[in-house]
Amino acid sequence: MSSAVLQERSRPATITLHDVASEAGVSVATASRAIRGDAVGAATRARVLATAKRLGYAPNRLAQSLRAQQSMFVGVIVPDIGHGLFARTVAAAQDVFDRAGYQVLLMNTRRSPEQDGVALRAMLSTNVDGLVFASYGGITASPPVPTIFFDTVVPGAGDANVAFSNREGIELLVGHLADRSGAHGYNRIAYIGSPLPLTSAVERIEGFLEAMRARALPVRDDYMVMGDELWSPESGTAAMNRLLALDEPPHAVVAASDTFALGAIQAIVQAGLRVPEDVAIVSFDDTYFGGFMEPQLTALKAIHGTVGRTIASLLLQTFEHGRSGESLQIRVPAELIVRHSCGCHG
Amino acid sequence: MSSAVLQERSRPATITLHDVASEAGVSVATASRAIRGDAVGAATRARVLATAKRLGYAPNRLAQSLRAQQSMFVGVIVPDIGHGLFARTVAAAQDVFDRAGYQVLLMNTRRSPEQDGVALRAMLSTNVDGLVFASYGGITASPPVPTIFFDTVVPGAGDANVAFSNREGIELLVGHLADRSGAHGYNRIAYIGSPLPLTSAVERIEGFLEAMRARALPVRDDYMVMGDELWSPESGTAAMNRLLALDEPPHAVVAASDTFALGAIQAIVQAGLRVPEDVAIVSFDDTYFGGFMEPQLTALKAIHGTVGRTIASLLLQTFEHGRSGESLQIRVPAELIVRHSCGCHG
DNA sequence: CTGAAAGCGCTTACAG
DNA sequence: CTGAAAGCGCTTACAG
Repeated sequence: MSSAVLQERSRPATITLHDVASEAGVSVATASRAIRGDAVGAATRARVLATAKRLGYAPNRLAQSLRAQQSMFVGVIVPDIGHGLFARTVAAAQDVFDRAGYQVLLMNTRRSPEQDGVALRAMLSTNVDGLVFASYGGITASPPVPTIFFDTVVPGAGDANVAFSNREGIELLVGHLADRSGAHGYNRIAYIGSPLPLTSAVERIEGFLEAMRARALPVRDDYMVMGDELWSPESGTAAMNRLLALDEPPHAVVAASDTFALGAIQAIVQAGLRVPEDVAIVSFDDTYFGGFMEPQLTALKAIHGTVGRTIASLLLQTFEHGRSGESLQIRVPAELIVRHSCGCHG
Repeated sequence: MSSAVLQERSRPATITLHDVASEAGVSVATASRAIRGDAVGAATRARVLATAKRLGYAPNRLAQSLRAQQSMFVGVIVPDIGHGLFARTVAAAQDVFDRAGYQVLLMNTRRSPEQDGVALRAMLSTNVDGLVFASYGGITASPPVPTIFFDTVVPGAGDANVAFSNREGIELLVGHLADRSGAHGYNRIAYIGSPLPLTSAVERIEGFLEAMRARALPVRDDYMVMGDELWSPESGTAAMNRLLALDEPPHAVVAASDTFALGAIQAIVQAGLRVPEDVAIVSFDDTYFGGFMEPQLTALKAIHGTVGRTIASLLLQTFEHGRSGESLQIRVPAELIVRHSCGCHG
């Protein structure tokens, strides 16, 4: 089988506007107008549309983009699309973009700040109309196209920054654990956090410190332990083990993520202790199986769908109204889901 | 502030090849050759490259695509990018495509067979060079561009079909539970499966039936229960409750997914019974927290990364060698991870 | 080695 | 209402 034959088979001749125009006996200009719904004679329109349908014509979006100087592409850049948090956010955003006629270009930075810039340049080369960007710390300036940053805040940059209410969320968690007016009244509370220099990590640590100080609760250095940069469950286990080895282990732990919580619970169980009887656990992130764990996890409500829809809508709005030159700061409010790992419901 | 000003701000003038050519005092043809590394005088090349760098020139990929009749776009179509299984597969595939210079276009079919066709047409309109496609049942014929189907097999279609070894995987699970030569020797084994008419659901059911028959174990109708089409944990709980309500409840359960397993375990615990002492559970899918559950989950090894890399590599290979006209059938082998939910390690 | 020209597939003023 | 022409930003035969 010759290479030419293979070639032919692999790329069947594509129907172009020129094809339908000549078949319908009109100019390409008229064919274009008929198909796009511009002013054209009723009979002509019908004929063109019928021909287009018969030939199976589909406009070449690349040519349209080049000509219209509007690509209808939107770039999505995330540190790791394999991570549930980003996967669910992107799914929701993709949905909104899809319905608005935008195609989503996806790039993964593999948790590398350097890749932030590489991905950005690639997206600009593809003439994306805008970006939705979860930076991993490699971006400080505003990109030349409309951009909504999320997850990690890039202060003053982009057209909007959308992030969780990290401080408020931690305050809710600490409040539930510590306040006597509430359910529990723990005072030996530890924190398992992430050492990353990103908003989501830093603000949660600060939030914990503030929440403890506001209640005049002691913040012991050895009660502040860190997992690894991947937020891995294994590192959560290690962190909890350090806590359990203390002379005075904590009675309650705030985990900065579901993965840390999972790891911490394992450490407690393996030490022959029980959650929440011996150590209570609450988590910043909830998971789809939070209600299926033993014990069920007390955590903040998962709102990745909301975040995804919000960032997509904000970008579309920017397209519509133009860039204001200012960077909107948006925080998605936190909400506590009380289940059992905190000690509630016995 | 006038709209013209906004316009200007939102779209800074882009540097084109024409700009660098005139700045460097050469024709666009020469500038193009210099930048692409085609034959060009050494001095000229240096000058063009320097100018391009100084001006911050980046080629317009859309124009390149249109001219070269090769888009360097690859389409990824999945039922739900928000689902961990697809998220991790796509992450690995994206990685391979990225390194090969391809941009990934992502579409979600939201678990709708109709959307399979819609997504396919959108991808073709964007002139993707090829596709990696987890159909939801809406595709039966080969698309006109190189395509690797995965997860759900589309018999005879595309250039390759990559799927889990569903039957073999279930055989491993049933074998571990049933064989006396192995650890356990259960004979009252039930199955919680998915009612979907897709490969992953159907083949697992068939595999279970075969594995049971091969051991001359009884397959009772009331031991075959189905969760919902979303593979939700809740439906796993409901299915397990039906099993527990039987006169003779099973001693072991094979769950077709991690989510069903999770739901089933919850049902057992809420009934005041224990896993694995009263009912053993094994799962087809493992999860990232399988080793962090109580009890730890016995399941098949998660190999989404392998699948993702495989499908991406196969597509790149098809690009290189042309389409053969045949559809390669590939099954990714299953491997059992023995933990505690089956009754092992006490 | 280099330039002028054609063309990828469209859209959109500009005429008529 | 319709057509001829220009042009989006490139690449690549075709000449010289």
